[in-house]
Amino acid sequence: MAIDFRQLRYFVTLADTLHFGRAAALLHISQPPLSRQIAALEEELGVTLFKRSSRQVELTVAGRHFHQQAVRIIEALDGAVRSTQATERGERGVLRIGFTMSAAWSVLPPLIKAYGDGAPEVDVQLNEVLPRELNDVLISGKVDVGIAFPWQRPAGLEYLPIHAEPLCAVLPAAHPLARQTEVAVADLAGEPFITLPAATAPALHELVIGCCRESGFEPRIRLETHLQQTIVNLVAEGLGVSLVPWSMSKMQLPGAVFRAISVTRMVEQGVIWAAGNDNPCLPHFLACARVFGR
Amino acid sequence: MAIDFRQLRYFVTLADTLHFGRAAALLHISQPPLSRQIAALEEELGVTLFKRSSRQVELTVAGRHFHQQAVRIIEALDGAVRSTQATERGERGVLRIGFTMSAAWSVLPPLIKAYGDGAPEVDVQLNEVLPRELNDVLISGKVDVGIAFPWQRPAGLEYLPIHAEPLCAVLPAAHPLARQTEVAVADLAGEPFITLPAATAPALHELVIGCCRESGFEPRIRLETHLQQTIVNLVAEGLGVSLVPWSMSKMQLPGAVFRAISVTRMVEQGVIWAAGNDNPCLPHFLACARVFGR
DNA sequence: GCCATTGATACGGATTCCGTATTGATCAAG
DNA sequence: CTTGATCAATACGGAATCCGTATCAATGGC
Repeated sequence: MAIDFRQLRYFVTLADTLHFGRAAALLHISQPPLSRQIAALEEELGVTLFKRSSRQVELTVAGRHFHQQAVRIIEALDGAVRSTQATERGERGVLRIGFTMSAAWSVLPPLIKAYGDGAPEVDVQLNEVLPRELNDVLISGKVDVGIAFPWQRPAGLEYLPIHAEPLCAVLPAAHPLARQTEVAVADLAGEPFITLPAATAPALHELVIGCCRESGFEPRIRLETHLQQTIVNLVAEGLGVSLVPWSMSKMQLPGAVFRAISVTRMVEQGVIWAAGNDNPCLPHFLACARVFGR
Repeated sequence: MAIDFRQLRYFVTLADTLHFGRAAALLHISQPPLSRQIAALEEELGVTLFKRSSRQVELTVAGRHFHQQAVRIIEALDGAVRSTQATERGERGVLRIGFTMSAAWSVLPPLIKAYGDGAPEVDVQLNEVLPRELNDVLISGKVDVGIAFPWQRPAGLEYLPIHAEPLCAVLPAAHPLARQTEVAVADLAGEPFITLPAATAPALHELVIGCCRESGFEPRIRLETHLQQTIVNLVAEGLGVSLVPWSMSKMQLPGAVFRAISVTRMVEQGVIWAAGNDNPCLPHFLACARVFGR
């Protein structure tokens, strides 16, 4: 099949004008090549597309049908070119984001909104991952970019911090310490702690434990749960205390109060991506993150 | 835009094999032209489609997208070629048939079925027309072929008879003549007649009137109606008698009986078409009609 | 460090394709 | 009936394109 896009364009123009001379002028060629290309097209198709007399040209029934098809195909090519160029510019495509729950409570929503406003044609796929899984899914390419509190960044992964917030204490409302506006971490010694498991959220776990140790005590861990929301819920039920990122205070529960603590411990959120990731959507997303970080 | 179908096919093959040498072999060309065409395609698109090292080739994200599009476009061209060829062979398309009520009661159903079985892809559009309108809609091209009892065939219209049936009498069941198996037309003299208007069905009207006149009487026309079914209905109600094509006896009404008449008057049904009609579906339909006529 | 593999480049020959000029057919006007 | 105008098809020469052979350059395995 040696049919050429040029022949399709010639054919469509001729079918629209039904005049070899005028069609050739529209195509910026002379009339003989148009005659020849149309003849070649008919030859290759094995179908007579035009009924010609030396006085007038008209489409056959098959020609009318081929006209519709040719227009469709030319438009499909045009659309394919445009969308492919848009894909390379990162204006369309798929961007898979892996995020942790702590990110979901802080930077994720505004960052996604800022990016989505600037790249409305991109299909943003959000996948929650456990903090310890993030590096793996980035390296294996299951997601393009992660938003999390980073932990043990292996070679090949890039990192850009965009947000930091202090750790704060979350206490049952009825707890005596809840009357203070700021809590000394040392005063939490002996309190039952509710924490995230080290295996799932190593960075946050270590930050909390380290914070306690530097205040001179080893926290007594009463409960472990995978979700920070659950920590706050359990605190509200009076089952213990915890140290959580300040953004968790967005949870408004009658039984739980959030208090600043005596030492500043920052929980950092940033974007993490594989250096070799060639998703064209990524640069724009990183640019958004960079802007967002200031 | 000088993109060529050849470039699309080269691209798809390369995207499938990810190896210039093997792709070139599959395409029955040598490797250099493949490299050049791919480079030209990337140049025209302004998009890098492959990430090449001298050891391995892989698609970029934009290249994967263009691959899908290219496959779609190539398939669309292939489908367009096939369907255009089928259109010229008359295997698909639209065939508009204008038929009269008398045809609908006799030849239309089996003829449409025979044609439709042999050309299942053709969209057969059935339009009822009044007998006097048929020639006009054929000449103006509103329908491709007519099925009717022909009347005053003008130049440019072709005709092929396919069916003939005798005229018969339709009488109220209680009528004295209904006791006979055959009715002498002359015996109907004086009976109130129900006929089709001459203006709408000139051929049938003239056949009925002529039949009476040759039997020596001028029929007394009591009622005129556009539909033969209505004639039979009115006869069943005892409002009069009529002469109708034998196929009308398919109407089983308790109050009406059909009887052979003493003279043979044939009602002919045939197909009529404009000599210049170039609908490729027409020849096959006419062939069906010819077979059907025997 | 050598060699095999693989994609890109150089160059010559063949093909394709375009444009100018011309032909042939048809229709309208005198 | 003849002549001229119009329009698509054909003839032909020159230019551009494209392919294939040969070669180069880069990479990775042994």
